[in-house]
Amino acid sequence: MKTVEDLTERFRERGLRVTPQRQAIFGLLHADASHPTVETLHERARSSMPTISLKTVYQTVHDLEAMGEVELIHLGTGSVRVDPNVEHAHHHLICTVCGNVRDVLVDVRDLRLPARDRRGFTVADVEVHFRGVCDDCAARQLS
Amino acid sequence: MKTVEDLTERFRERGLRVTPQRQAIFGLLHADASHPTVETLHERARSSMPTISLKTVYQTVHDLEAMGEVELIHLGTGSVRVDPNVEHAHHHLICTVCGNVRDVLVDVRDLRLPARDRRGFTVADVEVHFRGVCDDCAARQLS
DNA sequence: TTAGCAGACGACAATGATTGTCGATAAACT
DNA sequence: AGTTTATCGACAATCATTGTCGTCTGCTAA
Ligand SMILES: [Mn+2]
Ligand SMILES: [Mn+2]
Ligand SMILES: [Zn+2]
Ligand SMILES: [Zn+2]
Repeated sequence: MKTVEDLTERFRERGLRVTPQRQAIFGLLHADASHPTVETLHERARSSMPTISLKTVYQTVHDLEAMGEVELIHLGTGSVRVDPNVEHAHHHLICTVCGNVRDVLVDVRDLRLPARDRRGFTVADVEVHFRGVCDDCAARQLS
Repeated sequence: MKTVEDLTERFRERGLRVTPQRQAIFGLLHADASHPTVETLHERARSSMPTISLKTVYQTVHDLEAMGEVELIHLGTGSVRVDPNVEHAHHHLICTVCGNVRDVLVDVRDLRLPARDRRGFTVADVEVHFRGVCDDCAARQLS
């Protein structure tokens, strides 16, 4: 993900205003690999900016998504995850117990549908979800 | 998916009662490839049974899921889809405009993560979502 | 520098999907 | 037929997300 300065620039180019709230979110997302929910981002933002509203966080991540600077992904964990890693095509490993998400770099270029399977459709992209249980959760389940 | 008669039998074995509402749902799901939402199933059920409640449909699909007779899948379309095809491992092609879902039979047995990518995790299964636009929606977008 | 405005802010209410509650009812077993 | 007990369906509650709206504030042009 781009730096706070680069995103500030891009927002201005688009005619969007740059506010302290937005910059706080830019900073939280830069180089974050945790795939946070919007709610989680909001909690983190509040630790340095107690009055920022959840609505503002939603608005900003949607603006970032419209500009292609983040992806909002649905992994079946109940709420959307914010993924700032848009530079490298990748997939996800999801813990079905705690919801933690990790990037996997599996190359699925050859995962293309045979023509007969995609007739009637124009396929735009492929998403692979590996589901399992992380070691922490596996250990915790021995109780 | 099993027949209405087989499911009736399986429900009784489990100590679950078989009601006309449940049998109506069994009938709707048998050999249905449309991946309906619970709401859609409810609408269809109401055409022959006007008083059936949405709650009852949720309850029944959850019972079916617990018995392994259907899968409830999250495809990022806003609501859960009911998939009665549990006999054959398969994946999905999703129209991002209208939400229609189609089965694809791509064999991804060889889509295994290299050890370094799955350290710290026990991977249980893999789900592949092909996203695109169906021909109907593509045609409609020329307006 | 300042004025003016488009756009963002945050409080709050609304939505849509799903789940919980509970008295009335009906299936299954005797 | 009577008893037990799970299901039914009306209604309210919950959770994630979005809409409304009056106030406030970056940004820009004078
Ligand atoms: Mn990612
Ligand atoms: Mn399917
Ligand atoms: Zn975990
Ligand atoms: Zn479509």
